[in-house]
Amino acid sequence: MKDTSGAHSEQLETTKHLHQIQTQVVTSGLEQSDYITPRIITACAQLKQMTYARKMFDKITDQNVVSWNAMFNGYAQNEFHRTVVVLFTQMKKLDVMPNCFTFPVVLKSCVKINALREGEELHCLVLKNGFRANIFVGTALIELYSTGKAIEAAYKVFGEMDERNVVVWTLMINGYISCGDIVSARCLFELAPERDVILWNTMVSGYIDVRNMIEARKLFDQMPKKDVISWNTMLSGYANNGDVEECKRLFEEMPERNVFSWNGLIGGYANNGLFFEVLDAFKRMLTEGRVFPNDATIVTVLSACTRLGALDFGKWVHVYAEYNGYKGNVCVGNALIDMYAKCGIIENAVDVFNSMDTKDLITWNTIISGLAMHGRGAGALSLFHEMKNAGEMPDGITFIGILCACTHMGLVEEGLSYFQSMAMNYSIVPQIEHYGCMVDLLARAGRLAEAVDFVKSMPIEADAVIWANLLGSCRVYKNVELAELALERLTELEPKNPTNFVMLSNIYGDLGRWKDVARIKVAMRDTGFKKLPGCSSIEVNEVVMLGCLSRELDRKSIVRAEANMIKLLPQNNHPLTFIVVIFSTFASV
DNA sequence: GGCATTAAGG
Repeated sequence: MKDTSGAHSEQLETTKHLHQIQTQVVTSGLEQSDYITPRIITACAQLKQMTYARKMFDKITDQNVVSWNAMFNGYAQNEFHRTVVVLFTQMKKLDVMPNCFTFPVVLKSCVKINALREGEELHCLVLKNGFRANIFVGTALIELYSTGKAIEAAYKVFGEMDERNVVVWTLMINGYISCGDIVSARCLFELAPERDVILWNTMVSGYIDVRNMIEARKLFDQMPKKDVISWNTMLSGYANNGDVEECKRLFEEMPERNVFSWNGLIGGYANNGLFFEVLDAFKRMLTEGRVFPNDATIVTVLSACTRLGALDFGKWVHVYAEYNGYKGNVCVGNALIDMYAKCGIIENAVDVFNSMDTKDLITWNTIISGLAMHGRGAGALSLFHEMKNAGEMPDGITFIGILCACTHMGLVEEGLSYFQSMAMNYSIVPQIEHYGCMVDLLARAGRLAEAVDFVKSMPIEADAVIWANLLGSCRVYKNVELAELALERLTELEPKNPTNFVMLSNIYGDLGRWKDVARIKVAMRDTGFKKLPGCSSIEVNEVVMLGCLSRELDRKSIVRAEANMIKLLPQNNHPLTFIVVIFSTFASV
């Protein structure tokens, strides 16, 4: 908070200075100066004052190419890439000749907005105006074609270049990597006349992308010189390929660590479900105090809190984040909304949502599904309309939240109509998840026969999740015939999952059909797989507890829960620390 | 000018 407002007043100060300079420029008659104007535009851009820059620019009667370039650069710096491309069209209309600085920046903006066609037009202009030999222009063209999946065109530009430096080689190799063609990438890598550390890192990262950790490691070990990015690339490579041990080892081994190293380790734990370790590593980071967390760290830690139900820790991170100026960060805000919603404090989630100045699609999706999950369907639906008024286009995930809201409120007809509007009004093709929501909507409202009809009419084959949910509703509404049908499908789809048998067995049990219960137990034994007790954790009085969703309590779970609690709160002497909460079978469903 | 981390769903 402090930092943000500090930066804000600083900016006001600078803007004031800019106005003073501007006044002087006007009074001294230098307004039309080819030398001064581009410099002022650049200054505005750095202050994120592009509207002001535009005003200045529009006042000039005869803009030269340098001023145009300053405008392109300014818009590009402030991420207004679409504007760059549009502005370039205007420049062409005015017959101003682009120079060698114009093409790279405009081409880069084309890359950013995926405007391959506009980029191709620029390529024609490059050839017409004789900038083909310029290495910066060539570089930008290679980038354009390799990100636009036109790798042959990129290679053509590469092949026709008079001189190629290591940057050009890197981009070309990276182009092959992003097309998934690691073999061609490697061939070029071997042919490159010069290999610096960035090129090596690119190649290592390419192997990691295709999950070839062996080859990545071989190259990593061969590198003549490693920088912190080389270590971080390898480290997060292991983390994302499930090898947490190796990731940890590299982390301890590396000569120098920055925030990416910590985020790699923390993210590695998070991706592999080791959420307690996420919190541990974060604490260690703060204790060591050499490297400060950034927004990515905060987001990952918050999502670990979410998964653990560690509300108090999450609250602490919230305070930490605000105190350190992450308040304006959209990702942090989104992670906070999700954390509060999933940890049961929907009011706090709503507060965070309302306090956010900038919201994105994920912000809306998170709060909508948060409200829906809390049974506040009406709130979810009204935010959906607010979202559209704010100009945010819903996507498939928005509709999952919406359909979930309808399900919780029993609004079957509304749900059906939202489902239809997806494709009709938003051109979103429903995915299996959406069909799943619809089956749920009907089934939970007790309209089981319609739910089954819906499954039969779906253009996609129903998956195990759909049948399992249907089976769940069959228990609620005591519909044995449909339950048997659902189990039949489920055993085809996932014959090894004992949970499904347990569900049907429970249904028989509810109806007192003990012979059938016994039959199912035998069938289940025949699969050879035993159902593990489901576990979840919840934080009570600053203690994260592990709850078992099963009446059977296995010793391993208790030991694991205790170990995790000690790790999480080593200084905690609270008597509740060692209590394991056992929910009865369906207490939390 | 080229290489690394983050948030949402049945």
